[in-house]
Amino acid sequence: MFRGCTKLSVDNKGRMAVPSRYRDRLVGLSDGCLILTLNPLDRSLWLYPLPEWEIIEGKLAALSDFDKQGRRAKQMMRGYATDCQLDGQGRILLPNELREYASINKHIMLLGQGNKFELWDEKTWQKLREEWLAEVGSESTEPSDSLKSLSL
Amino acid sequence: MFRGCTKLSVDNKGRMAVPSRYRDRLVGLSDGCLILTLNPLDRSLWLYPLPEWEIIEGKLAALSDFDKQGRRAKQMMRGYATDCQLDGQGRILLPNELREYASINKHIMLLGQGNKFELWDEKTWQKLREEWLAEVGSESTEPSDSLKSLSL
DNA sequence: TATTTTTACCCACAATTACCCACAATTACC
DNA sequence: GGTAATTGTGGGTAATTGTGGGTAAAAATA
Repeated sequence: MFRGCTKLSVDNKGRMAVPSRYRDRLVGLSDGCLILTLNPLDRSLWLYPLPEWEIIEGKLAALSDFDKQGRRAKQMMRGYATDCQLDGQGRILLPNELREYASINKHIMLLGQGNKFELWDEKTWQKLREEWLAEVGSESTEPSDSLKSLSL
Repeated sequence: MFRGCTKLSVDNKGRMAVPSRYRDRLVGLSDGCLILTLNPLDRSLWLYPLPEWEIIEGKLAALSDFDKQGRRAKQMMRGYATDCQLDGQGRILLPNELREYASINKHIMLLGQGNKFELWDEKTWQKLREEWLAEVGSESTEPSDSLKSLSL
């Protein structure tokens, strides 16, 4: 399971270094072969090791084409899924299309999210974080049911 | 179960010594592997022994991605969860990101909190404590229902 | 096929991190 | 209360890691 956050930068060739603490695991899992696609729920990107992506692909294939939301999710996630290979320095090349979607230009926040990583434009992420913290802190906002019963 | 509070300092490399009375237990539990993450409810940090964190991770994984609050909680807590390894002197390195979140610079208050520790900037903690004491002391503030029935 | 653009591989630098040793303050023990 | 062990703090050094860029191969375009 992946966790932890790292500030990273994208060089002017569009490459991003994968933090070294994850590299061995990624090479072990799939010889450094990764799948990058868009996150349909937020303006960010998802980065899967190949075997994990194949599980997701299976789930997507099972969605009915007659459910509009399912069809769209399928189209987006599969459509934008790009193969990325770790290079000799442990970097991957981020395709233009995807960088634009997440408005990533130079500074990235990479978040471990269980079976995958989430890639955010740093500014966008900071803003999101502050918004969320304000919301959690305010007494006026009711936590959702699933959160109410959560003990950490 | 962890309890008790300790004043500690962070050196200029960002390291914090874990009090020696906890070390044996932490090494026994998880070979000194700890997870540090943000406390989304206060501006402080949580430090879990790995096995305890894995329980939390399970609870988080169960939250739906389609509930926005659940998704955010997941992103924040997992995203900021950082692996920390006790070094030869029994210290851990506190990542910049997290120190900033809790506005920790030099003096820390470490509180045992059952399954985890809570790390506060000392000044912030002092202030909070005084505020809370004042609030509880004042007759005007109603205790919440769960507190009303509490005998200590 | 020729030209331009994109991608992969290599090397180099600077910043960060891990490991080691040392000191001073605190605590435990006799 | 004095002495010895433990513990928290500081810092030097070497290795690792993230970043940048030059150059050659590959792909795309004309």
